[in-house]
Formats: sequence, structure tokens, C-alpha cells
Amino acid sequence: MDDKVAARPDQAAIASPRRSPSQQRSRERVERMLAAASALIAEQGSDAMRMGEVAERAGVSIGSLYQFFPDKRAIVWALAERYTAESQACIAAALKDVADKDGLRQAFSELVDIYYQLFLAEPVMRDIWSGTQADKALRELELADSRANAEFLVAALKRIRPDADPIELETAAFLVWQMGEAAVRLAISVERDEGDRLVAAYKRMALRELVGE
Amino acid sequence: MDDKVAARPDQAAIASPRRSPSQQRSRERVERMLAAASALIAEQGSDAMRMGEVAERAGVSIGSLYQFFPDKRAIVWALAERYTAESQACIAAALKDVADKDGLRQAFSELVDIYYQLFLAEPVMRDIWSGTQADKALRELELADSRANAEFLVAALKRIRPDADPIELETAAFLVWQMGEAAVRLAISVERDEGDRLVAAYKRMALRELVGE
DNA sequence: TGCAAATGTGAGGATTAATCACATTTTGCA
DNA sequence: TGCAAAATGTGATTAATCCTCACATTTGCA
Repeated sequence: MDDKVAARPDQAAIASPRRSPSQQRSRERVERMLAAASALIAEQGSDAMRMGEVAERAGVSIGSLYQFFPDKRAIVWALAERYTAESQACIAAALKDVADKDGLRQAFSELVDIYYQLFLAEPVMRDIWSGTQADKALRELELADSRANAEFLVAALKRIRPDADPIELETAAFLVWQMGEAAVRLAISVERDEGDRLVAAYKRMALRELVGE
Repeated sequence: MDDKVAARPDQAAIASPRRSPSQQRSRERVERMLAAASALIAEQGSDAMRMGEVAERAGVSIGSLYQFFPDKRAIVWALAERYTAESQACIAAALKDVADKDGLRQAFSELVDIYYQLFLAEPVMRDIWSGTQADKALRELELADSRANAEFLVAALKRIRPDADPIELETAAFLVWQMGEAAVRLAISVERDEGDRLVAAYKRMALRELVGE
């Protein structure tokens, strides 16, 4: 995770570019802004988050906020970007040494559990990825993230089933990943025990598709 | 499909109740409002849709708009509600007479295709169900819709596999349905041929889960 | 030290959702 | 038919909020 504010992909209306914090002082302030935003999102959701409130909590002026973030969505995007970077590292590590079916079963099951727990425990994650679909930049980030994660999965699958059609593996991995997100989102929006059942059912389905019975 | 404006479930902040059109005149005006909103959503997306523009296109005043819709989201919700009612009828009809595995395979495959085509062809549908997650009322509508559709599927499954555990069928059907929506949304956001592959892969996965190999 | 670049500020401009006090039309009924 | 009450229609106005901008302050550096 770097401290630099990542350049957000252009949105429908291109937001004017913003400075990247180059001094230590401003880097710390940007951290405070993100922390404040994160706290507010956890409390009320990103939609209800007010720029003035973020600035106040971070102990900076509105102007400073806009110095580093072109608009409100960019703040949410920056938080989302951190989560994806972190989780990608985690996923890559978990799938890195998988070499057989049982290894994949094990690793996949654990990853799904982690993801599920994360969504249950982290209101910010829930909020960000729930609103995903409405925001073009976030949707693209999620898609890119899914593709990257699917790649890790494909790499593992190729080791397990070296003679399988690469395109099919690619398709299956991408689909399975995206469905996992859908399954977890669904699971957290219903009663806990039904959610658990849904996640378990998803795991079975996904693994059957990936490594067979 | 009834002409009445359905009462929208309470949102976070409870919107003040609005009149239901009881006279022929107002019913027609409400239709014009919805048509105008639909056209604007198709053109620019529901986020960019402006209340003033809806009113102008419908040939009514802002005040009239708010006479029948408590707020902006209620308009989108009303459109969404119509789509779900329509599609539920379609789904119920398609699954009504399914009595064996091959019948289900056939019906399910057709329903998925119809849904996929609908999303490809209907920008309003795309927009509404993309923004779904951000809006509590829409999320609830989608969930209720999924559950209702899952019920039709469960009914068919019980005829095919009468000795299966009902809870498991319920879980599988609900999950499969929700995943179908995720799969289609994913499919329409990538290149057409990749989308087709994804939908095909989803069908395979879903049917394997529902009726086995 | 002094200057240019980086950073900080918050009042105010610009949008836009939503309200409300009042006008007009329709309906139900004696 | 005539008329009171309910339903419907109107748009200037209010309120909330994002974001800009002109100017002040701080930092890095030769």
C-alpha cells in the first residue's frame, strides 16, 4: 500500500486533476482525510457522508480536501483501491502454492470464509462495494480486481488441470469470482444462518465447477 | 400490471406519503411522468435524471410530480416494480408446467437467455438494477423478487426431486437466482463474446446444482 | 536569506431536490 | 342542477450540499 493518492480513472465528466501530496505534512493530512471518511462511511454510509463533515473531522478545510481529491467519489474510490490492493495480495499468497485439487479446495474455502467475515465485520467494505454498481469508476475497479483475482485462480487451475482449455478456465474463474461477491453480498443481507447456508452452497457450486466432484 | 402507484417501502428517512391517483386524468398524467422518467433514464441514467426535466417532458409541473411521488427514488422504484411484476409473471408461467429434468433444463435456459437479452436491449433495466445496491428500497425489492422467483423454481424442483431436502432446495434456488443476476450484469459489462461464454458457463453451473449432471 | 512551489483556507457560486400556499378541476350528493 | 369538499395543478421559493477560487501561509532549496 503506497501513500500516494492513486489517479482515479476518468469518470463520465472528467474531474480536474488534483495534486499528489509530496510533503510529509500533506501526506499525513491526506491520511487523516481518508480516516475521517472511513469513519463517517462506517457510521452513516458513503451516500450520507458530507464533505464538510469529512473536512471537519480530519481537522482540515474543505479546500484542502479538494486539493487532493477531485470530488467526493474519489475519496470512496481511494478507500476502495486500498482494500482491493490488500485483498489481492492476500489472495495471491493463498493461491500461490496450490498444486492439487485438495489444496485448491482448502485455499478456496478459506478465502471465501475470509471474504464473508470481512463483509460481516467491516461496514465500510459493505458500503463501498454495495454502492459499486452506481459509480462507473468503482465498477471498473471491481471488474479489474475480479479479473486479477481470477488470474491467480487460473494460474492455480493450470497447475492442477494442465490439459484444460485456457479460455474455459478463464471464463470459469472470472465467473466464479464474480459470483462469490454476489453470494457474499446476498449472504450478509439475510439472517445469519441462511447466510451461512448460502455461502456453503456457493462454495460447493464453485468448487464443483473448478475442480469437479 | 396495475395503474396504481404502489406504496414504496419506507426508506431510511421516511418519505411523507403521497396521493394515489384516483381520477382518470391524474392516472394518465402519472403514466406520462413515468414514461418521461423512463426515457430520461434510458438517455442519461437515473442519476443524471433531473426532476425538473421529468416534469417538463411529461408536460406537468414539479409540484404535480411530487404529488404522486414522494421523492426522486420513488420514481425509479415505481419503474422497477413494474419490471419485476412483469418478469415474475413470465417466470412463473415458464416454470409452471415443468415436471422433469429436461423440462427444467429447457425452461431455465430460455429464461436466462431472455433475461440476458433484456439487459442487453433495455438501458432502463440496466440502469435501475445496476444502481440497485445503493438504494435500500430497491435492494429490498430485488431481494423480494429473487425470493419470489426462487419459490417458482423450488416448486418445480420439488416435482422433479420430491425427496430432496426442502431447505437445501430453497437455498440452492435462491442462490442460483441471485447469481444469475450477477452473471448477467457481468456479461453485459464485457465484450459480447466473453459475455456469451459467461452466460453459458453460468447456465451449466446452475443446472448442475439444480438437477445434477 | 529569499523566492518559487506546495499547501491551506473558507466564504460564496451553482445545482438541484423538495416544499408550500394558493389556484383550478372534478366528484359526490341534496 | 347547484354547490361544498376532495382531488389535483402550479411554480416561485427554500434548503442542502458539492465544489471553486482568490488569496494567505508554509516549506524546500540555492
